Amino acid sequence: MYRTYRQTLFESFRAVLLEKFQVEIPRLTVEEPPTVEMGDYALPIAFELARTLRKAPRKIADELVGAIGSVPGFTGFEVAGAGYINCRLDRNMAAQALAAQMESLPQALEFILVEHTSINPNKAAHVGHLRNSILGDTLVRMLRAANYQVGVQNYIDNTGVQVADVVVALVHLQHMNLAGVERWIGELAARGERIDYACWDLYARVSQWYESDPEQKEARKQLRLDTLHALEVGGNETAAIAERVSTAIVRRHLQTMQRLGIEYDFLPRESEILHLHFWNAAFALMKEKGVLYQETEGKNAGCWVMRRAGTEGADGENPDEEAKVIVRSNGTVGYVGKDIAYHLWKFNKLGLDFGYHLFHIYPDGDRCWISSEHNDEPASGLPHFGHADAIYNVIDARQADPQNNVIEALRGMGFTKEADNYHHFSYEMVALTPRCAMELGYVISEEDQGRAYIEVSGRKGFGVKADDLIDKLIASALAEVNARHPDLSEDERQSIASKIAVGALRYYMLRYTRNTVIAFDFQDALSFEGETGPYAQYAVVRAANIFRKAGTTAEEALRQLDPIDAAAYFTGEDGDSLWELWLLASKSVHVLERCIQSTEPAYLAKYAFQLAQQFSNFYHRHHILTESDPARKKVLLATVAVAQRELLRALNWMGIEAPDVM
RNA sequence: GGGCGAGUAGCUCAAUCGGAUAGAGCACCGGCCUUCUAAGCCGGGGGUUGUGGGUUCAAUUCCCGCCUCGCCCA
Repeated sequence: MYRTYRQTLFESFRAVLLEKFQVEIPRLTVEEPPTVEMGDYALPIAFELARTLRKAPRKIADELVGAIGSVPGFTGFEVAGAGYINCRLDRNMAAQALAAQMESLPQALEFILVEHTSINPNKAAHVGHLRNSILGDTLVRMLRAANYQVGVQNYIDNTGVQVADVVVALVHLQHMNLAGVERWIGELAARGERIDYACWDLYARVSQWYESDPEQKEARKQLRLDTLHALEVGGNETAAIAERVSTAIVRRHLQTMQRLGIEYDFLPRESEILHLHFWNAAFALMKEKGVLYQETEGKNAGCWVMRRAGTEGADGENPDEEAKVIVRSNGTVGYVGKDIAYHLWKFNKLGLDFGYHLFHIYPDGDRCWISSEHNDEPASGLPHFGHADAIYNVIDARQADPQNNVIEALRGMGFTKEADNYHHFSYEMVALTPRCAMELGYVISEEDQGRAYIEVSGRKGFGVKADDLIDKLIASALAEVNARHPDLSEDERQSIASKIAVGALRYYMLRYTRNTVIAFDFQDALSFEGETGPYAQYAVVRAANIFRKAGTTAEEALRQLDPIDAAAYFTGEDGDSLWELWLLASKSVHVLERCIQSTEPAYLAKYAFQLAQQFSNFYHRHHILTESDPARKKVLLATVAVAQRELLRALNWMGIEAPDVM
């Protein structure tokens, strides 16, 4: 309701400003008064107009308040401080409206592609990947809640150097051929071991092996390049090994993410981008549009290059030494070139499509497709993803440069709208505190011990694996659940512990704003108290307990408010505090909209916490079941219902479920 | 060398397009379990927002210089 009344304010004040001062405002700055007694919205508009109108803010505010008349839903407007206009809602009317229906956003028409996770399929997922996936999945949930059509992609770099490294380890350190790899995978499965964990160690070993013998160093690097080349070309045993191993690891990543409620619609792979010749089409298009040219002199002679964003470019005499090399002089295409082709596909500008193969069906029936050189039988209902109106790429801040290169390439080709709707959803990395690293048994140098955090490194095998962390969270939650609810069945306790673990982890990853480096520490991540997911879940459970003991439901409690004039219960000091909870509960959709506009899910996390906190305060302040005034009891029960409903919505947008008991 | 980000309470973080008394959590101190679950609530201490200037009714927020740290690029 908060958002709806905010629009009403905007319309009313826009009309008055136009009529009285002949001023057109594009938007209305809306703030919150310091306390709820002072009002529900605060407008600093008089300050903003003071200069142009050459009048004291206080005087402008007085005139506006005098002219505004009555606004539906509002009981009054007051000038406060040096010129704020404080606006009061009709509390009973707003509460009735909130009880009667959930606020929602208007239907959107755009199709949005969100890409997240995109872990190299050569090792287990770690905490850094968790931040990516949780941010991405939350964005998806928020966009869907805002009525957008959303496709979720997880890009698989299955022909890259990281996969090549694991293949080198298997073939040259473990001396396996394809049959040997098949056997090895079977043995791992039989022992119940995770292949992504096994490859985590292999990857660290081979990275060390490249460097370990100075005499062999060149030969080993060459081996690595040859392996990479074999993967890119395909149709050989080396590529078959890579395909077998990387696909098994992708399945593991899907399982890990499914534990957190994260699903994908499509897994586009680099191998198809190569084999379906996306680059050739992009190359032709880029030459045609004039963003690529072949350098004839200087250090980049013979390369196909593109002007780098923010630079002058070639001046006609000297070569543009700052230009980005897209095709090297030996004819090989760099990462950015392939990425440009891929993004032309996303916006339906390439004229080519992937083949689609059904890869996985989730328990809820949702389908996950993977790219293929050939389509499945059309009877299975083939999807189509490459027609985005807007895209969000959830990629860490270190990749800002290459992302901007792709955006500028699109812009340079005249795809201005597409470039504008290309969002690099950037976030800072997850690092480990030195204490955490030492707890894990890593040797940390004196110098590193003095740092606030240490960057994780897959190459060094340095990091916290996602499944280990989830296991640890579940174990910790389960110990607590066992102590509190020994009467429940094993399955029930396990299910509760799992929800608490997911709540704790997802909240932890969302509570930091995107450009904050998270210094990961088990103590913080395993906390279930204070500003955490379980704190918010606990508030939901307490609300549920009240309805259970009262012998009613949240829905019924909301219906029971209708015949009551609640105005009397919203007056005085007690009434203010009650109203404050209603007001906060009414802001969920406004917060959702703000999160999407600013691509910042942390606001939602903060909101859910504040709502839970205010509910907990209310819970201690009012004992509902023993309330003797029947009308007041109904108002209190409706308060619980609204707070619980909006808290559940906010948690749901973050992918956090509340257990029935905890 | 260039680009991006950061510096706020003992610690970890917030602070909407520049707005009223800079807020939370953790930690610490003191209260509250015979009540709808204490994974909770109430109260307390704790700040020259890295630093020096500038812009204005108003600066943690915008501009310039400097210091420190991180990341990316050559």
